[in-house]
Parts: sequence; structure tokens; C-alpha cells
Amino acid sequence: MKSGRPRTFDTEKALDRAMYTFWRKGYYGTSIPDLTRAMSISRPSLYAAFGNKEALFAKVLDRYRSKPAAYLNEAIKEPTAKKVFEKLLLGAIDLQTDPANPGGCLFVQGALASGESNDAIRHELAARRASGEATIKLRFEQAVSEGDLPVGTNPADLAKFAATVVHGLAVQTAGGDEREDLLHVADLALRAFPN
Amino acid sequence: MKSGRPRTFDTEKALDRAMYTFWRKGYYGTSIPDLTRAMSISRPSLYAAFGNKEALFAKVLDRYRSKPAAYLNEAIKEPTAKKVFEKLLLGAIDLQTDPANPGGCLFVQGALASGESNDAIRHELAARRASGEATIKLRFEQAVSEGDLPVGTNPADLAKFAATVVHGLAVQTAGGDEREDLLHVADLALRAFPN
DNA sequence: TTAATTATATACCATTTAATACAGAATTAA
DNA sequence: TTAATTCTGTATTAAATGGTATATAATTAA
Repeated sequence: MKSGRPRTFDTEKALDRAMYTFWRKGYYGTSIPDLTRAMSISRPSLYAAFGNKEALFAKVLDRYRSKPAAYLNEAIKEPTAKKVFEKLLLGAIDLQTDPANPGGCLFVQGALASGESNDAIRHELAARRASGEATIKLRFEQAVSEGDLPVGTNPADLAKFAATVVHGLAVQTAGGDEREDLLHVADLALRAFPN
Repeated sequence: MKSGRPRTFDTEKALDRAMYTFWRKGYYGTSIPDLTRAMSISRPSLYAAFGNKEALFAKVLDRYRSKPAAYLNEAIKEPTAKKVFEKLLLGAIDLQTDPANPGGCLFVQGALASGESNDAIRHELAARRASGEATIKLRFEQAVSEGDLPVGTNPADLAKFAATVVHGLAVQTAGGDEREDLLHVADLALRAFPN
């Protein structure tokens, strides 16, 4: 048994609250008081439980990827590359325009630009976006080897195209674009897909 | 003649310096000392000449749109909608990957998310992005009425697709993507264009 | 009970933030 | 010269930032 006074707050719930706050305001726009208020915990509790702002953000990114952004994992399970692509776009639109969520994508609007002091955050997010793109690329490579995609198709290019559209959708939804309009954008993007 | 001590700095050059700083660091990541250092002027001079940080940013946005982002105006002069689209993507890639510039697009990475205190900045940028999209939409409407685009083509959807790809490219370049790779993305996007 | 351990709350710290007050310097108009 | 005007530099302000020191409360192990 571990001794000591037990925590009076739920770590998972607190992380969720932190996630939505960072999602809405970005890393810079979120202050420690913003976080403690949203998480309903005291400042020292935050530092004791999560390290510091940067460490908390990293935990939040993990959580974001494994919960709201899990549509990526679902998408690559589709039987054909085209369906993978389709599900990717629809999943992104659903997530980013869900009224229960802040608009946009945490990996995009967390921090696209920064002063030298927080370069680390920006690079961390770029790396996470690149990781998603790499996952898609692997799936498309598989599709090529299975004959599901035409010979000569470049999986890396196709994956980067998918990532570009998804990230573009994130900018659009951050600006308040409507789900219905973005579904038409997805339809158009699908026409670029090789048959 | 206007009397008084003359300015010892060039307003245009100072605005350029401010533009690159905001472009690289975003609105939040840029502090007033960052600006005064880059512009080589004192703090009170900045306030006297440009108002405050927000007003300076607005002037910088105008400048960005009329200089580096003027490729939009060039693109819509192309004779066909497809060429407009092509030039739009190539122009965006050229601008965003020019080694002389910070990566990405100021209208995108200036501020995608924010705390309540600076909602105004975020909305201002969203409005400027929407304005660009509206310009493209007008051009595509013209193309439809000229018979350059197939009947039934929705200019609004096509314009939003173009904006989405351009903004997606901005996210990619902010993350360090290479020009060569993004040209392939542009090729793919072009395949979605109606003939 | 006692000791050890862990969480909480108040209060605080140094630094940085955007923004200004004020005095002096440089110019034009009369 | 004189007055009016405008810019510049130093110094300062109040508020907000991320991060802690310290004391106390609550639990387990002995």
C-alpha cells in the first residue's frame, strides 16, 4: 500500500479539462491560472501531479492522440486505401466540427509559431503531425504492395496530400467553417485519389 | 512643411522587420522588446508611430497581403480557372518555402487559438483568410459564367477546397516540409480540379 | 500512538509583459 | 531668436507570467 494523503481530484478528469483548455487557447494562450481554474485544482497540486506546464502539455498531447484523434487508427483499418483516405477526412471533419469540442485540431493550433523560448513546443507538435503522416504513409505502402493502389503511386506523396488536407481542414474549422461545407471539400479531395 | 523633429528610422523598413518577426513568432510569441530590437527603434517610438502592438499587427497584415501574399492577385489574372488554381498552389508554395522568409503563412500562424483577451486577433486573421477565399470564389464564379468551368460546378466549394489546400500547405511548411515534396502535393490537388 | 509519506493551501518570488511619464533633442514657422 | 511641434531615451508602472517555499492536513505502516 502506498501511504500518504490521497488525491482529492481525478487525474484523468483533470487531464481532460487541461486538454480542452489547451485546445481552445493554444499553448501560449493558456496560463497556469487558466489551467488550475479549469482543472479545479491548486497550483502546487498541478506541479506535483504533472511536473510543469510543458510536461502537462505533453501528457495532454498523448491523451488527445489516443482519444479524440483516434479516428486515425480507425481509418487505417479500412480495407482499401481510398476508404482509408475517405474515413480520414470524414473523421477529421467530425472531430473538428463537433460542437462538444473547441474548433480545430490541437496538434495544429497548439502552437504553429513561437519565440525562441518555446521552440521545443512547436517542434514537438510538428513531430506529432509528422508521425501521423508517417502512419498514413505506411498504410498506403501496404496498399501499393497489395495492388490496391496503382503501380507507380507514391505512398509518401499521397500521405502528405492527406495530411495537408486534414491540416487545412483544421485551419478552416479554427476559423469557424461549417461541417456541411467541409464535407464538400472532402468530396473534392477524394476526386484527386488514384483509382 | 510639417515641423518637429524628423524620424530617424524608415517606417517602411521598420514595418518589414515587424512583419518578419510576427511571421516567425506569431502574435503571442512576439513581445514588444522583440519588435523594438528587430525594428531598431525605441519603445516609445514604436507606440508613437504605430499605436500599439495590435495596431502594428494590423498594419503588418495589410503589408503582408499586399507584398508577399500578392501571388493571390496574380493568380486570379490567369485565363482559366484551372490555371488560377495551379498558380495559387505554386504561389503559396513559393512564398512559404522561400528561404528568405520564415516558414508558413502569417495569416495562418499569426494566431489560430487564443485566450479571451486576444480573441480579436484570432478573428481578424480568420476574416482575412475568409477574404482571400471570397476572392477566389468570385473568380471561379466568373469562370462558370464564362463556360470555363462545367455547369453544375459550385464555385464556393471549389474556392473552399483551394483555401483548405493552401492553408494545409501553410501548416506543412510551418513544420519544415520541403518545397519539392509539396509540389507533388500540389500535383495531386490539381487532379481534383474539374475539367 | 508515532513516524513516514503525500497532498493541499496560502503566500510568495523573480521575471516578463504591455504600456507611459517625463525630460531633453531636433526640426520648422514666425 | 522664440515658440511650437515632434521625435527619442531613460526610467518606471502595474499587472501577469511560470514556478516554489512553507506550513498544515490526511493517509498508511509500524
